[in-house]
Amino acid sequence: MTRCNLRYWLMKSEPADVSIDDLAAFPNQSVAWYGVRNYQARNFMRDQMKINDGVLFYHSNCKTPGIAGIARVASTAYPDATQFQQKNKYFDAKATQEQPRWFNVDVQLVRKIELISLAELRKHTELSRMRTLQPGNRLSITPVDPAEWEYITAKLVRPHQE
DNA sequence: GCCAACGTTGGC
DNA sequence: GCCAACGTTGGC
Repeated sequence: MTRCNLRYWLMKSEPADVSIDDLAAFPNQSVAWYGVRNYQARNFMRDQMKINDGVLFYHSNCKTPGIAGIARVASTAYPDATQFQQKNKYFDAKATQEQPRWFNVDVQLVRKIELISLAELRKHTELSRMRTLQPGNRLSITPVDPAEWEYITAKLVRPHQE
């Protein structure tokens, strides 16, 4: 059965926090994308993400930022557990079990790739409209056009070499 | 570590 | 509901 309504996303993670290798350490499991505390990014997860949506796993705030792997959405959104944990840095006193404020999906690594650096992405005019490449953009989750996804996966992705 | 850009907060 | 102050993001 073919589903044609899948979407594509770019999701940023600081490798010092959760890196591609952390994700790869759970080859057949999914990891909760907890800790998003931005309403736009939350809404993308809560309202639009579906299982099997494509994900570009992006390393941010590090020496060489860029796309480090391909992943997939592995669950629909559910309340982010960390908002209820008082000692967690993502604790939110205004969130309740009855009215959670923050949601997350689960993400599963599909494959690690040779890093496609931000500098490399900027060289391709086909990608010049990517949301994450726009000046001033800080959103940790952004939609990716199907054409952009196709271009990146067909032309830029290389298998990871050890 | 700097700093520009942006989102959120809270006083009024 | 305005907007200044503040905190965060993230490339460099």
